[in-house]
Amino acid sequence: MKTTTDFTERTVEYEKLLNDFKALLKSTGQKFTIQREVILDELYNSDEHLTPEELYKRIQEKHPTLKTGIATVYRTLSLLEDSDMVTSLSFGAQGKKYELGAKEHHDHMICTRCGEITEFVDEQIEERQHKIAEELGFKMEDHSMQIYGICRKCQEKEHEENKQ
Amino acid sequence: MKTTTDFTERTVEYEKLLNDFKALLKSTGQKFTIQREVILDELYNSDEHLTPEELYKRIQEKHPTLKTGIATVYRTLSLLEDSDMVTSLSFGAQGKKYELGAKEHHDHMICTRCGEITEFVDEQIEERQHKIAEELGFKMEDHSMQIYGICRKCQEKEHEENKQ
DNA sequence: TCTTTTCCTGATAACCGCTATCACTACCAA
DNA sequence: TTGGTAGTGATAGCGGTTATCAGGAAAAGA
Repeated sequence: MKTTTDFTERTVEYEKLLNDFKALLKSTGQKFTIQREVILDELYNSDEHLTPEELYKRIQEKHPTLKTGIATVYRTLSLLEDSDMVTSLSFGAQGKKYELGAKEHHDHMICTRCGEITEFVDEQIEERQHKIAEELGFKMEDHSMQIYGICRKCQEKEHEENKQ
Repeated sequence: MKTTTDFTERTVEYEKLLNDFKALLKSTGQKFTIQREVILDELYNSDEHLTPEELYKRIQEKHPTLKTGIATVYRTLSLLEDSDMVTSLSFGAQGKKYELGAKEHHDHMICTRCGEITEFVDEQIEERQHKIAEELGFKMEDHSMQIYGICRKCQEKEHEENKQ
């Protein structure tokens, strides 16, 4: 039985991404399936950072006939992460959040009040990291940097509450 | 019944730490217990980054009469972390590692092969982080940075294996 | 000191994010 | 079309962590 599902409008960027994914799968003898496409599609159309659970629920809502399992979501996320198509942010025992990593590398600024995540890149820091790794005799593979603080909105809210 | 346990030699630094802990507990109406002291003591005398499980086992060995429970270890670590006396490093689904945070702030370089953790501080990066937070309108509270790579030892080992 | 109150403890069940397993199914090359 | 391979959903299991609760220990009060 062929299952049909609706996908969001295709951009050139997305087509490229999809082709990369197909090429990756082919090169390792893996198969391109509807489930994998749906997961990539949903990641592409989400600006936020998603937990596997959130991603799973969205897919269930959008493509109810597909009955995609949570295991497949995890499997596909691992697959995509291994090939650097998505990146993850770790939140300790509270699990991970994923985002499409085809875009430019960046670090994260996380609001400790509302959880909002803002992305940024800083060339100076990137450079220093490479130098530090070299100095310590490491062959650098990756890095992750998070700055925690209170975002402007939450600062204002707090200020407001203190007045009362 | 009074339980007595051996503690390692007390340094002035440790006495200060202990007093801080006692003061913290008192200020919030919490109690100073032998278990809490043992946990702080063990953290102080461990150079490595410990998982709650490792910490638990060490305490069991050193103070077998106390029969400290794993739950108490977790509770005390959370308590200490909330008051910034220890800091944790997150390893995704593999849990967290803790270290006494009374010492100078630093970041971590982690070997993806053997798990070895090297600490470092870089003033340039510290400065940039503050500037970035400011630019994005955040009131910075904390940050965490990890560089991942292969340590010298593992690079050599890998090189060795490739020869054969 | 003894009493009372409050908080802490150990044991363990429950929880939660994630992974392994397995019978069944879809893909794809021949 | 068919045979082989890889992928799938359901779900059990796993490991780290947290909640629960009855009993016990610290601090405060008398």
